[in-house]
Amino acid sequence: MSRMEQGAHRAPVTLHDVAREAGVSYATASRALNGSTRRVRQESASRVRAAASRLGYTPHASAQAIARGSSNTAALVVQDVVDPYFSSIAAGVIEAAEDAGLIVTMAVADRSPGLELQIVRTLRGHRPRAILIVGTRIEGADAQASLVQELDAYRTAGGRVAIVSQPDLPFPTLAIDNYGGARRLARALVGLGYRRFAVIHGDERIRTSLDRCRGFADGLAEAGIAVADRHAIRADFTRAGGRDGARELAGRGGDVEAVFAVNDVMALGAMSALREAGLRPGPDVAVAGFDDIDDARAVTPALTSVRVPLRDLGRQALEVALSDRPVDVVPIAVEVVVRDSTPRR
Amino acid sequence: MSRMEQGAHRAPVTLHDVAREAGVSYATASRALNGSTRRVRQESASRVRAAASRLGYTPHASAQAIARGSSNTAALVVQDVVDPYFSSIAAGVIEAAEDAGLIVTMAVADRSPGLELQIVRTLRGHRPRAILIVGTRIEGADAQASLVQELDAYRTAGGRVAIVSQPDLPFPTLAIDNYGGARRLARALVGLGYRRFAVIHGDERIRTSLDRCRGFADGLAEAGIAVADRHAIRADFTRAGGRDGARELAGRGGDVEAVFAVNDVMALGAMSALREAGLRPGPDVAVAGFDDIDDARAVTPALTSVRVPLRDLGRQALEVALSDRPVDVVPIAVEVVVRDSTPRR
DNA sequence: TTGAAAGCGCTACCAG
DNA sequence: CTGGTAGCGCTTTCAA
Repeated sequence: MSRMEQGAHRAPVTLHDVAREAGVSYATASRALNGSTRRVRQESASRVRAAASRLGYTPHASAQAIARGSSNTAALVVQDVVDPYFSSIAAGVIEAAEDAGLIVTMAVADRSPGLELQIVRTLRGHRPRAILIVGTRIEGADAQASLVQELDAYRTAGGRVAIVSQPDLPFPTLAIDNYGGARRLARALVGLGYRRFAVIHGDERIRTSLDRCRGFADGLAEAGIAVADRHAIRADFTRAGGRDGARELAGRGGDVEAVFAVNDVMALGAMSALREAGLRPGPDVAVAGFDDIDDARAVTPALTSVRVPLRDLGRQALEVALSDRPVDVVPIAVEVVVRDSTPRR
Repeated sequence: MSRMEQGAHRAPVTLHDVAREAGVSYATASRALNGSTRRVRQESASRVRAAASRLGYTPHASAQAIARGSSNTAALVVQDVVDPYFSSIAAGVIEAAEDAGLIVTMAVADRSPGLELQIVRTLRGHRPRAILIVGTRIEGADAQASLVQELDAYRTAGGRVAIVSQPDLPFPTLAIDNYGGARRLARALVGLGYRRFAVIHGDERIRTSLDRCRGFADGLAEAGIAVADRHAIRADFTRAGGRDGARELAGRGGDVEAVFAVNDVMALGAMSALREAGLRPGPDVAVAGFDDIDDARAVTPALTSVRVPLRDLGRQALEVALSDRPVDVVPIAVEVVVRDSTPRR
């Protein structure tokens, strides 16, 4: 057989075929294969199973969904699959889904609220057991309002929703302690002897970025330290953004001792830029990030960061959504992790 | 309304409701909303659409799938979502799916052939338009054979299949030129003046790893160079693996001028380990990888690699699967990209 | 324990 | 152009 043959050949085998092959009724076949607990004789059951495997039968998930009134999928919306922040969370969601016997449908909103809305609409059509939304920005209220409306309609029809890290939506939310983590990070850095800081942050409409900035600033303020305006740089929320931000920083001069990038990928980008500029990350300029993605530990010098249990967060998101217990906000604790990129000074 | 309310409330709105609300028949409503091209009067159509949006109606994808006999999903199996190799390909698949009006269901096989088989079985149940499998290892023939059988049954029932980078399965395959790329990389490095090499590779049952090793070895052989046994190190196919491999290498001593890691994440890990050992990647020991993930460009020194158009590969995989044109193997060309991690010597 | 049959929400064919 | 209606593949009463 050639690998090229792509046309439809035989008609797909249905439960009907299996029943006939096994010599039992349609209903019995159904019960034996997928029905609730043993209400069918051992022997019939095994005959049916044998027939099914002989024929290569796979239950038609859509048919089951429609007959049962509920599907076995969970829907996940992320902003970017390649970014380890999102993909780590996705990994957790997929893991949990597998445990729950669900398969996940995944869509990428590309940080566009408009696209996100459209995606949710499409996803809704599949009547997933739950819709999980990870990290949208806070944005022009229109798309936001429509999104809420859409999700609300979904939930009214029995759907479950959970949101990760977007604290202002009226749905169960897993809220990462962005503010507190950044604040404690600031304290830790001050404790290590740093006094002159720069911050590389994202668009201020990105709530996550904003919260981390504020937390950091407040943490410094406790020690009477402030970040000079020219040392607060706005950049893309990506690795390239971090690199550009640090380049700009290097260009502006001023004796910065430590730079805080509001997430790890930006921090990693910043480290690269510093090196390009002839500065050793760590010894010459300290660098800290946020999220504690896998790479943070793997890079040299290892990156000081704030650990967010991303994978577990993904798991929890699904569990929370599926849970019958009423849930409002699930606070996600974070933890400062000091590594070599911020040596004692 | 509290964000906590998760119980089912109203019955989901169906096409029936929309029809009634719009004062037209069921059939007309169907045509107006999803049917083929304008066979319905303008006015009725807009009335129906208005009713639909007023009621918050979303067509039930499963019902549509079952009635039409074909779903609007594509299934994707990867080995690991967090690894940028896979997530970049996934990004391409999702992009293409969006263009084709499909949503993608994604599962993670965790580099386990057994799990992969089970996943394909489950996925099959959703009757996706296509099943895409990315990068399984060549392994004990049993799981492999079952997988082929499963996919074959799927295809017999009209499903489409495409495989990325696993050249021995009887399905349309996107074959990355692992051998050729590595071979040309070797030549390039020799051209830059390197003579003493080490290789960090993965399990030899991973075909990709094997092909890259062979290509590299053959490329060196052209210049009469060989890699000493103690300079060929086997490690995990991950960043941590690369780091461990390089540590071991550093421990073994011997004056290695350049190390080739069979993929970029391993190479990045190796760079870290070298730095830990007090060696500067680039000036002291050259490092090269394979894949050209985003990080390869972003890191410092930028990593010499072999560019694989991952995202585009993902796009193509879906297109190939969906195509009616018979396809056998689609060769994916790769390109050596020399950067600062392998300076002229 | 089993079979018959009534749906599930939607599409598509067949008459009007 | 529109309305009726027969399925699509499966689950789940209801009787037997």
